[in-house]
Amino acid sequence: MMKALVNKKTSEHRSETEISVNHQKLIDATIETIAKRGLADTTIAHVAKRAKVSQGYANFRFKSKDNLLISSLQYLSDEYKKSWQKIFEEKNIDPIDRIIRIVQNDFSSKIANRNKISVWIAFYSEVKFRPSYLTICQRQDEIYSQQMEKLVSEINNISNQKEFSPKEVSETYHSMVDGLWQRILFDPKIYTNEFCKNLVLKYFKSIYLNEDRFA
Amino acid sequence: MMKALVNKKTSEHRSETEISVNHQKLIDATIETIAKRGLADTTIAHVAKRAKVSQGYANFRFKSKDNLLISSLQYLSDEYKKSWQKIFEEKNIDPIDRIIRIVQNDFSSKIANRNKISVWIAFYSEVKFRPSYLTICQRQDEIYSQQMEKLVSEINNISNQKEFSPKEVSETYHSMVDGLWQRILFDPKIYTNEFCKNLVLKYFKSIYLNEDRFA
DNA sequence: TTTTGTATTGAATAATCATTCAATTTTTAT
DNA sequence: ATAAAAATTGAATGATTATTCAATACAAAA
Repeated sequence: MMKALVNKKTSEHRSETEISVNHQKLIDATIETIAKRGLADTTIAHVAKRAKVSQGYANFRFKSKDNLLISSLQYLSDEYKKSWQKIFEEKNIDPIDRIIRIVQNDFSSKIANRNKISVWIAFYSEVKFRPSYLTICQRQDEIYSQQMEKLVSEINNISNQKEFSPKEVSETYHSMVDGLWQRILFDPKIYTNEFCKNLVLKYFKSIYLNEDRFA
Repeated sequence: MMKALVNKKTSEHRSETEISVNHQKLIDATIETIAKRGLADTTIAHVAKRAKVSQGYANFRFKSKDNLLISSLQYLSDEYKKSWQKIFEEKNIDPIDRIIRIVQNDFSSKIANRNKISVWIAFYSEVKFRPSYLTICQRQDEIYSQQMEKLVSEINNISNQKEFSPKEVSETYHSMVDGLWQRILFDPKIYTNEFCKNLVLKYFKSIYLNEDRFA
């Protein structure tokens, strides 16, 4: 039985690109399988079949099932981090527009879609993976929160808003996002990304009453 | 080998109370086991051992493992519903005090503790149990939301607040609660029940600026 | 006490699944 | 073209675990 590499190159050394083909196929297949079947029913056999490689290979390639699973969480975490980091760094953009972009990003279809939310939730909810989840995500969460507080602080100054501290606003925002991501998973008819984004913007509106861009 | 019933009665027919002893012991053991080991590593053997009955009995008593698991979710759901229903029915209490009681209830140690939050999250996050979760919880969620909107509507009238609709406030509150329950699980040092309650009250403060009780 | 029915046990069964690895195919180097 | 190295397969293994059920313990009735 044969299995040809996609995008194979014929005249050089096997490159990282090539190695990454199966690697990424397996990561993608893992995310899809977790979303479709749940973590409990995600077997190496299912993932391998979806990725169109053999079961033995999937295990060999990632050393173990757990390592494959955690690698797919790491992938999502990296992807997410890149997306918000870019926005926080846009120093030439007005802070209010920047925070609106953060919200848009958190509810963009690339980030807040059912497959990916399934994976986040699967990992943080399973006791076995919670240590890995915290290792991978906690530090980034801290940085995100820190940047968020800085941004809120700037907006507070501009808007002369003193009642609500940057920490409070950031914590409230973050917990809303987590809650709404859940809801996108359960009831996507009602909780569309647009609906969630607008609800969060409305929260900011309640803090910054005279700022029209949040309305 | 023998196993005596606790609270056994000697001079009547076996009563519901007696039957319930093992029933409830198994439910409690299930909740503790899910919280401690996670849904994936919750075996009948673990639960039975913790409940101090035999493995065979646990299975026999609840027909199947899945039925035992779902019964423990049902138990939590009923308990939660009773607690908030009571508060919504306290019509003689001022609406603002009533909503404060709802918040207090949602972050009381009886409701929002790590064991019980673990179980909620375990069920809604596992694809296999999501249908059961929705069957058990969706209808109650709707009632809760409906009552919440009614309450917010009253408060809006009292406070002459028009900017934020009852639905928006209710949705925002609900998503914050879900998000904060998660955080209680991850980082209980920072996210104490008190901290979460105050954060939510501060949100209400942002809506009802001239209402001191939310501060 | 003896009988009868019910509760409970625990060991056996059968199914599932991660992991291993010898065999095969594919790629690279000569 | 051929050999050597690397990638990939898939079947076998061993561990885990839900479920079953015959055997036992217990309670109630006679």
